Amino acid sequence: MRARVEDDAQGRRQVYEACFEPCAIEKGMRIIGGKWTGSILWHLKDGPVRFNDLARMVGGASKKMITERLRQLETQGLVRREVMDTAPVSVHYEITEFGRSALGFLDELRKWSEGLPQEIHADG
Amino acid sequence: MRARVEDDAQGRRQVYEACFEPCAIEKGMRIIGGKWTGSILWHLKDGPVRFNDLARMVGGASKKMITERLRQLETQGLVRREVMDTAPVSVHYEITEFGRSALGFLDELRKWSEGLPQEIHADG
DNA sequence: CAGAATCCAACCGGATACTG
DNA sequence: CAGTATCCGGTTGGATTCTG
Repeated sequence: MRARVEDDAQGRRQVYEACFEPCAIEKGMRIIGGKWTGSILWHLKDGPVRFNDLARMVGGASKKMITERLRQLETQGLVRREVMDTAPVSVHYEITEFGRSALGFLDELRKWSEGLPQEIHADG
Repeated sequence: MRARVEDDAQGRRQVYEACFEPCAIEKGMRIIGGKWTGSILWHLKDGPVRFNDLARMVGGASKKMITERLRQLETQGLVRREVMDTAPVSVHYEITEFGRSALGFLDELRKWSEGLPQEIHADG
């Protein structure tokens, strides 16, 4: 993970990194860093949650967003979708073991975020 | 952090969370979860880096993006900008102590991301 | 070198309405 | 309940050009 430093044909110093293209940080962020994604996963940690409950828990995200992020998490194997055949239909979303493996750093993020001074905002 | 469950006036069950509005996870993500932000911060962990070097290290981000994210990180106090009066001018970006407090989480993310199977992609 | 400025297509995501 | 469908304005962010 150390930087690679070399000089080009014109003798100018060039600095490269061992993490080409989407570096690990960036790659990870693209998976759980998206809007609502981390939050959704986090709210599943205590057990299965129904769609509308989840929407309320996340709070602020539209149903459209919740659905899209859940579908993404599902195809990535972080979340499992289970349809109970009741009437009216009930759908449970459950975090998988794999999804659970992300809870560690999400908790780190939570702790860091909660310790933040008020004057820090997402925008500038 | 437990969910609050109550029934509304019509007797329908409502589930709320102790994390109203931008919950901690979401808030944190909006600060370091943005495109390139985490990556930039990460690449400053070993010491000050010059603008163009940083751009190369992050790799893939345009100068415009690097600049915008750096300005954001600067006003949030995660990064310090230092102009050396040399000719041509040289600008160093350095992570602050506060910025360093986020490295724990970023490192956890990195480890998680590196252990990811190939078939997991940011898109679906 | 370290940006600032401009342009603009693509995507994002909220609002709303509708469905089985 | 658990979504889907459609509309559409706002934001994003890459490409390009220019500057002290």
